[in-house]
Amino acid sequence: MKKLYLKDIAKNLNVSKTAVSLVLNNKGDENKISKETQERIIAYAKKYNYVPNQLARGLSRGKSETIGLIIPNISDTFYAQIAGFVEARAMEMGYTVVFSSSYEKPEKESKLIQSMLNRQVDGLIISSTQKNEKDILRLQENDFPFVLIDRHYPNLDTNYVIVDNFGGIYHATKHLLDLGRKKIGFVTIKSDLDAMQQRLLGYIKALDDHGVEQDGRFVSELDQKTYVTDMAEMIRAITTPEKRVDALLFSTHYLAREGLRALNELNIQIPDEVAIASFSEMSAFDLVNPPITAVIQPVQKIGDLAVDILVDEMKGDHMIKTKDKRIVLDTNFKIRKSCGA
Amino acid sequence: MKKLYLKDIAKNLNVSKTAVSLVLNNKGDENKISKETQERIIAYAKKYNYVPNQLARGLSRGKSETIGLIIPNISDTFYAQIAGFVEARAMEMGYTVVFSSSYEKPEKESKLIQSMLNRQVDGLIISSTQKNEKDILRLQENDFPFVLIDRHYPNLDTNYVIVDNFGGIYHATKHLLDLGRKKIGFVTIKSDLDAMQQRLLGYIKALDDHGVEQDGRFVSELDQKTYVTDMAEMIRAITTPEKRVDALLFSTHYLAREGLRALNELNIQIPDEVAIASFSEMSAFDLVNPPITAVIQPVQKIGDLAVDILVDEMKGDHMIKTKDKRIVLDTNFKIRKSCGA
DNA sequence: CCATTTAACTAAACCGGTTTAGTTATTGTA
DNA sequence: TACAATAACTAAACCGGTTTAGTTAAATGG
Repeated sequence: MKKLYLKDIAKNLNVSKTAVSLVLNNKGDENKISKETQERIIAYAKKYNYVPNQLARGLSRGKSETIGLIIPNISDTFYAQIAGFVEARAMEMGYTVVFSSSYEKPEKESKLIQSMLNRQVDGLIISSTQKNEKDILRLQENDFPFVLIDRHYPNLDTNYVIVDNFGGIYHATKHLLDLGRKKIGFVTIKSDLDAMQQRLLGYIKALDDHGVEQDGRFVSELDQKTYVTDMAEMIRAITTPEKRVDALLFSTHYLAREGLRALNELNIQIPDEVAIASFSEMSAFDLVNPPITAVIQPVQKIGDLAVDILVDEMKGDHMIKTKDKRIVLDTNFKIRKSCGA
Repeated sequence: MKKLYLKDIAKNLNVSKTAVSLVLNNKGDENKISKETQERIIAYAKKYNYVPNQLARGLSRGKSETIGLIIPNISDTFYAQIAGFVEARAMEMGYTVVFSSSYEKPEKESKLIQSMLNRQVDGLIISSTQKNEKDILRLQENDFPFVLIDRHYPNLDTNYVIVDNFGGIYHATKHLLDLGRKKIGFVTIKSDLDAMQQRLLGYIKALDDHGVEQDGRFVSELDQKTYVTDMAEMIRAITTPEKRVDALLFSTHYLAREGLRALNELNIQIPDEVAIASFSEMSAFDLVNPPITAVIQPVQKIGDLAVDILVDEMKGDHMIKTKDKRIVLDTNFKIRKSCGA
């Protein structure tokens, strides 16, 4: 079964490649190809199941109908979910998705962007390490369509779809305060990511607004690489009788997971001794012991909107560029047993 | 900043496109391009950061350096993990990965295969719905490189990388029996997947080998679409005083998750009243209440091997095809509290 | 009835690379 | 000294589509 090419159809129907190409691209009418010829071509193509070579088409059209997705880590449930929605939406719109994980390494991210551009993707969706301003700027200077998700560059004017990190954590903190917790610790990852900064700020603002003084606050920043092992020690340190916290907020889901593990190992009762809550969740947070209260991110919306904005951008005349789209989505708050509500 | 093309380099250095192409593809020596010219070309390309258009290169070479990954669902942690390893390994080998989810629909899978072929992927890694024999056969007839993962077609001679489903569940069942459980229920999904059949068979064989009679067995097959809601009722039914099971084996991780949820809601003590274990796990199985004993699949090995075999296949001369590679990987067994060990 | 349109089509250039089949000048050999 | 071999290149075809700029014959218009 050998492959059927445009020229084969042309030859077999005694018409030109041009005619076949035009008709199969729905440009038959505007190019005055007779109804009859159009039908012959379409029938033949359907009968022998003709499908164009996308590389050839991409090369001559200057576009590949492909979008690139660069995320920190596809194995992380949060990004895996986003990837799922991005792919589904992209497919609806006729695009294929190529993806790669940057593993939080700016140089890797930089290489991936370059490599995807070589592959002629028509647009990019990036959840950046946020240490790659120059690549992002370059994309922008070249009017290359892209959308940042989950993480954005606060001082750059780009399209983005992020969540209200500040508001989400503010809500969670307030909730703990309202339940009477006075000494709330905040466990986060050492990171320059704006999202992480915002979460920290939201926590602080909530404490300030409720008049919680300096000694009611404990911020622990763990190292990305060693947090799993460091967690237990850190928790032990802030649960000593002197500076005992009565609640812990985790800035992200995997920290909450390890925190829970450590608390359980230390036999600290949740929520009686220490209440906990997490920003972002994992699929089993409702089944762990105890179920964890969490700020929930609208993953589907992030994925769908990113694609919608990008497609818009890719279709749009680059010269008459519509203004950047910046979207900050609200989070949800799911109350479970771990906060003692 | 306009893009630099091969012909620009040629023009600026007063050499032919041919020379530039050959040199940049490391074919300078064998084509007797002088050392000096080679150096000039390489220096220029590096200086102005030349990168070839992959569509053009792909079109003329007849290959795209891209591999397609088709899985049931990228949002599922098992497949997300595999995707991560596949992508990482593929990148090491110089390949880009495009992926799509089939959501267990054979027609969707069929379309995806076709669409990826149009995009000129050089090879495919497929976790099939296993209801698509004709597409798989077609790939095979055309000597198109592909590897099946996680699910294979038992009656087709293809490359595959799967796990020992039978052995894994046999081990788990035996473990429960050895702990003194006599009435072990098996909860699975209504499915023709060979993997699922093997798990059922492994369970039955283990019971047979240990002389457990008919009334010590309960197999419940839930519907893929409604298992979440059906789970509670089913569990209630098999925990009635008359046919009370003292252990439950779940054929896959999401069933175990829902099963645990249902058991907890019904206030059935695990493992005292009913011990449970799962085939395949999720990242929080060690944190749920109680932690779940599980058969663990070697996700990294699956991903790595699939890529290795595929790359081999893609490089290999199709005419001198090496024999199919069929790999059945051993599972691990992680004992936690839920089985009462 | 001749000049213009228009309908219906096509040849050839093009996209940006790779590759085949030469070409030219120099060196080696009989 | 003539002829083959070799070194160092290049022109042009090719990959499989899309698109521009025509061409031809019939229909319309003044």
